[in-house]
Amino acid sequence: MTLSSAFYARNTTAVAKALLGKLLIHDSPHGRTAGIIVETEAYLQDDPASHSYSGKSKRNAAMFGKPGTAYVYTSYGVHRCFNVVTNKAGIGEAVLIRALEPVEGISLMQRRRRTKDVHALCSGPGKLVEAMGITLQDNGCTLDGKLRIVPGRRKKQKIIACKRVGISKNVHAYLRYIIKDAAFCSRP
DNA sequence: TGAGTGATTGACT
DNA sequence: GTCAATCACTCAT
Repeated sequence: MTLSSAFYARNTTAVAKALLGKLLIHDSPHGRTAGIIVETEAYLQDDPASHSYSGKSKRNAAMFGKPGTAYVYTSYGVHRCFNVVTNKAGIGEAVLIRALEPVEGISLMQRRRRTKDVHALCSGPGKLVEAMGITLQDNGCTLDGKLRIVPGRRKKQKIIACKRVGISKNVHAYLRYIIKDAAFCSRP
């Protein structure tokens, strides 16, 4: 079962924390890959570091779409990042999925990523997109089809909020969330 | 119409 | 630790 739209329609920081421990699944023609979300970041509409800060554009239009849809964008011309759109339609907010713990389809991930190092498969936003086989075609798709998020089986998890990384604006905001002791987070 | 910038990664020193 | 790769967007001519 997938998460309801009410799950995503809350404020973005709450969704960012709630997504930790959930299972991201992608059924591709090559097989299924899945991983537990261990690291997220919240991007708010009034946040200078967010793509939606300076209004809607062709690139970030999906961010303003319905909650529970995917926002995939190209970064640095080379990599892609995967976000989950949150809050109400028309509000440009989303949660960036930064890292996963691989649980299914690991051999397929290894082929896609061209490495056998399990820790290198999904320990970063660009990496997990490639490992999961997510493409720009998935931009704007709802997360209840081939690509979906389901409740995880992880029982206990300690969540840590910390400063975001890799950005130059509003770096002091504590909008990055990780599961404590997760071995798959994107930066030490 | 053109320069500047970035929610990154991987290869190299 | 440093740096290039390379695309979509923004901002300035």
